[in-house]
Amino acid sequence: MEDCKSCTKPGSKTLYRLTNSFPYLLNRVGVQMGELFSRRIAGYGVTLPMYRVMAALWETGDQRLGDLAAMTTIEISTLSRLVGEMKRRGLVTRARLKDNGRTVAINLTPKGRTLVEELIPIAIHFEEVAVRDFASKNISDLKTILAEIYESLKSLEPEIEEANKARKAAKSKA
Amino acid sequence: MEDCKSCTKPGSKTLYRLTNSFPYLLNRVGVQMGELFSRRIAGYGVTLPMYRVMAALWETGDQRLGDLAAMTTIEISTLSRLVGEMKRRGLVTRARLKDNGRTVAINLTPKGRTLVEELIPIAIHFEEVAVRDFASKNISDLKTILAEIYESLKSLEPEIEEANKARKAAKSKA
DNA sequence: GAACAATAATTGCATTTGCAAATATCGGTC
DNA sequence: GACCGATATTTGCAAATGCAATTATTGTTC
Repeated sequence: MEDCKSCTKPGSKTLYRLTNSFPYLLNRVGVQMGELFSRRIAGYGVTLPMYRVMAALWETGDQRLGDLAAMTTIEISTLSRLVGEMKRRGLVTRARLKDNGRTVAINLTPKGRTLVEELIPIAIHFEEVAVRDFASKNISDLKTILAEIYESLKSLEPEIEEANKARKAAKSKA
Repeated sequence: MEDCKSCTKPGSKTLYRLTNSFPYLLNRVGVQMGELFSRRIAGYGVTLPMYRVMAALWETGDQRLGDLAAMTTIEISTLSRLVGEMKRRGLVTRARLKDNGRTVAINLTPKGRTLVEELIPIAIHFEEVAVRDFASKNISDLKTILAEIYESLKSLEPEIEEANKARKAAKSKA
């Protein structure tokens, strides 16, 4: 077998193709799914972040802004402005709580609810197309796998902080 | 079984949880992977888009800007500016071709090559952590599945254009 | 009940990105 | 060899985003 000039370290055989690594692939596929879905729903006047907010509200009922930020993993300052825009479009309500004026409650309007329900068939269709070819392949539940991967990724967070701290320390010494 | 108030249409049982749909999950997992990886490599002075560019160059050698845009699916105007920044940081070279002054050739510098090779173990580690629990589960090749899903997604593109066109037409009539 | 810490949301600001328009170069045609 | 369409890249501009600072409200302590 011939060495691959680009993918080797000196003296070794082909090692690893970064663009075929699992992290790279998973990221690309996930981002691409988001972009396609985004384009598909654009005609409904909804962006992907708006869709995510509506989906969360649809499933859980009204939420405080901070909780909504946690559920959707949308940064709270971004979400604050996004909800403002969604309110302007009549998709959600936003109101300070009477018993605690610090917090703001967000809820779907009937219009928002109707809209998100219109989008369900699209999600189902995308799901169908994406995993169509695995129905026959005994991949029992790819969704479960993804959910588990999402959990696994959490164990990387402390590692990342530590690694960055270590690198910073090493650098400041140099 | 009790109805789920949030997840039903009137009169029906629990239908579908958008946040547990395959498109939603795949997107979230993929984006999260990217964010974590991005944070992990930040200490090396590299952003995720820069990493993607370096990975592509590392595997294929020098490229014209347009080809690099196609390979990485980074919009060419974004890539143009990104490469400018990477050149300033000494990671890549950028030079107009002598035989065709329209095109620009991008290449890794030794510094860029060294840097991307430093990041390989991180990618391997992330891969390890993410799929650790499936080694025992007879999921022979999750990467292949993802690559196939990426291909499946392509079939959505013409649909999307058509659906948007149809919606536009319906709206202008109304 | 005034002062101060804690919690929740918003705003300011700089960066990144995508689309569209502008620029630069090439290849062919008369 | 000047003109024109095609190709390749860059630039202008507006929108989205994250972090940090600010504002608003509540709870606690003396």
